[in-house]
Amino acid sequence: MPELPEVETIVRGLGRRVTGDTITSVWIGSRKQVLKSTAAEIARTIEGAKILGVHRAGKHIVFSLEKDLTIAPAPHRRSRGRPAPTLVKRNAEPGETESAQWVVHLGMTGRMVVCEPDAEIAKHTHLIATLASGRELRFVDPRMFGKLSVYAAAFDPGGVEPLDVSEENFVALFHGRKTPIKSALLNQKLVRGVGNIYADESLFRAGIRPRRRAATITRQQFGKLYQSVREVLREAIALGGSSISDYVDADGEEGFFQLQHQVYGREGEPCLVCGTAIRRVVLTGRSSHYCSNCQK
DNA sequence: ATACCGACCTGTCAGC
DNA sequence: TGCTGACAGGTCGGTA
Repeated sequence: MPELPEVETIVRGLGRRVTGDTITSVWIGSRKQVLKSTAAEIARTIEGAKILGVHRAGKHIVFSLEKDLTIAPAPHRRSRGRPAPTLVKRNAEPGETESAQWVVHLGMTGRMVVCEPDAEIAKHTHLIATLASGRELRFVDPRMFGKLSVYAAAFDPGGVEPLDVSEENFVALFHGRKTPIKSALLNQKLVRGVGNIYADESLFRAGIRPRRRAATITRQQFGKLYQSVREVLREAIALGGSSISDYVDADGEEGFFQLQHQVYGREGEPCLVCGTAIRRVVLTGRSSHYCSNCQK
């Protein structure tokens, strides 16, 4: 469900709450669909690790971890059924540390929740990390399209950050591509973080139809698209993202950008600029919304 | 390369 | 009340 602005909002909330805290133990559920690394790898990596910070890479949440190898990990909590994987014993020099990254992708319906340990465990909870502060960090995902993974080296999902990339580099990504521009915008290996809502909204602002082939778009229009994507994402971040159905950030707050949607979810309603009924077409299996008058 | 499709999952809502 | 189908913010893999 979450795209760049929602993940950014969640990451900021998580950063405020868990930076500097330490994961003392972890429980991982049995649903393997949500695990990209094995449960043992995840447990081994994050148990006993201090959270140095939380950042976003595209739609991924990245926890930067550091483990002091000279401190023995806390005893595992075994009350939730699954025995914690055993940690590898190793001899470490005093003060020796190991850094790692814990990466969470929320898929369509994933949530990261920081709560008290006595808070009710939501259905579809797949991971519970107990923190030294006494709170818990939980991953909940009904549809299980989300993914949990750990990396020893810096995590890089590929693609460029739309809010960091220069206009020239942005435009160059699409050069000569015959694919519909919306498909290209959704391709995370090109631009990372743009999803269905913000692709539609950006294309509306840029006056470009979703099916338009990238190779037929002029340099000037690409300049407009570059600006539009960045404006839309920045405005959405400022409003805490878009809340549709059940999205909430790490503090349980809803975003408000959905009130600014010009085309997404507005099939049949009048275009806010010209009054033409907004159309919905299916492109690569995704609903695409546009104004046939404002977008060419 | 690209484009289209189904698959992966559960939940919700509209319509009958 | 309950069934059915469509649809949902994402991504991957197969096939032409």
